[in-house]
Amino acid sequence: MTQLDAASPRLGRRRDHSRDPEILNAALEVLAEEGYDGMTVDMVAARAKAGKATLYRRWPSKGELVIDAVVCMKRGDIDLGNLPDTGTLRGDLVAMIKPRTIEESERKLQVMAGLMSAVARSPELAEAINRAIIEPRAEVNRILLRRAIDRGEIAADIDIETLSMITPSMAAYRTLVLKRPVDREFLITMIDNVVLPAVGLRR
Amino acid sequence: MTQLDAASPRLGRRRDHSRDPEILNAALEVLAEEGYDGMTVDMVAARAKAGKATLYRRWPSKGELVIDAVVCMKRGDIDLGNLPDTGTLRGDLVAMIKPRTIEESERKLQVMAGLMSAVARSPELAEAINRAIIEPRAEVNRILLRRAIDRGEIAADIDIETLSMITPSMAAYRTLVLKRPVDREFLITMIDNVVLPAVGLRR
DNA sequence: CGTATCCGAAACTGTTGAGTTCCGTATATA
DNA sequence: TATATACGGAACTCAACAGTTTCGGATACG
Repeated sequence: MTQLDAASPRLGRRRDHSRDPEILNAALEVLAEEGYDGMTVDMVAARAKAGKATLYRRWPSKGELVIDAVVCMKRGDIDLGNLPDTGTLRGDLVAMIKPRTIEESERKLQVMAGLMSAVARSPELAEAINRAIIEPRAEVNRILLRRAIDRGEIAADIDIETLSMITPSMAAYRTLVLKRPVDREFLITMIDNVVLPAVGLRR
Repeated sequence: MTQLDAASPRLGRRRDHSRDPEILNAALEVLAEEGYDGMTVDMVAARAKAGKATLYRRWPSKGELVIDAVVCMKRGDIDLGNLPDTGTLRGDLVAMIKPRTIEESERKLQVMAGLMSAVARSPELAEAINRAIIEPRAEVNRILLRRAIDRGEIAADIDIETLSMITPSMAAYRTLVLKRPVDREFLITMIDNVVLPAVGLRR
């Protein structure tokens, strides 16, 4: 981006944003560990090995930095265009449980825990969290449930909207409130003891 | 309590704690509105029409005050010894939905949202929250499910532990994350579209 | 009525952290 | 090599807040 910016050649090198990822990632780490109010800009700068002034050259305030960090967290988690297709609902749901996904998901929930109290004061932040953390997980379940309906595996009148939120909410509750790990065993239990029975499979 | 404290008559009137409820209640209100870090001791004092010094005469720190407020929040919500007994699981679950209960429950969740980020730094607080907010709700459901098993309404091998947490987690998620109201309609949907199907009733 | 005690209010202290400024250095361009 | 720019780092300002102290007034008790 640096040398391609022909629009203003006079300014020598323009701000290149090349260190944004490190900084935003450092912000997420501190957020997960300390929460929004426990996080200081100095902590983020130190962890990213950047000067505090550098952060303020890019973001006007701590709040904007945090929102940007949450927004940029989306990627790396789930590829919506390449979901498993095993032929059964259970197969699809279980196939979504990968160590990589679990790890990423737990990290997101930790960040969310840290942001919880700040959310009340910033609708913008609430929106960013919903878009980056909540919605993607529910969307996957919606798609898998819809496919199961299409192939006639489950009844067409089940409540997709509600059922697609069971796993995300139970996982959030488990991390935020119960402080217990969202591991493979937990997720399998949710699938076999709640979701599948609720759509009429098994039992 | 004042005049009954015969153990130390020499001290004139002892500290009587008569204003504790107002103060603790003010603390809960501010917590729900501002969160732990947004709450200042001055705010609590002002709302309780008390002097800040009075608060510090009773509690050694802001943290202790908050923990005490959460611990004393228990009462008023649910009477565990007097649960509805309608003869069916659905009847019992629906009978638990009372405006008073909903209101109290939503308030508790607001307080919890405000405490979320502070919880990470204080295991004592986490324990208090679990005892005062989380556990009571799950306990009710456990009892109702166990009774349904005893009367043969549902299978004996259902996962009580998991199923009793569905409504509390979905409610928490809805308040904390989705910022939508936990009303009667929502709770009925949870019962009819998730819990009952999952235990093998209906569908 | 005098005295002891607790109260609310307000002034005060010390610390922490957001946001700013400054400076010496590294780097890219020419 | 000379110049311009952004960088990391550190020192700074300023406001907010936890916790303390002080004081004048209310209230109970003898």
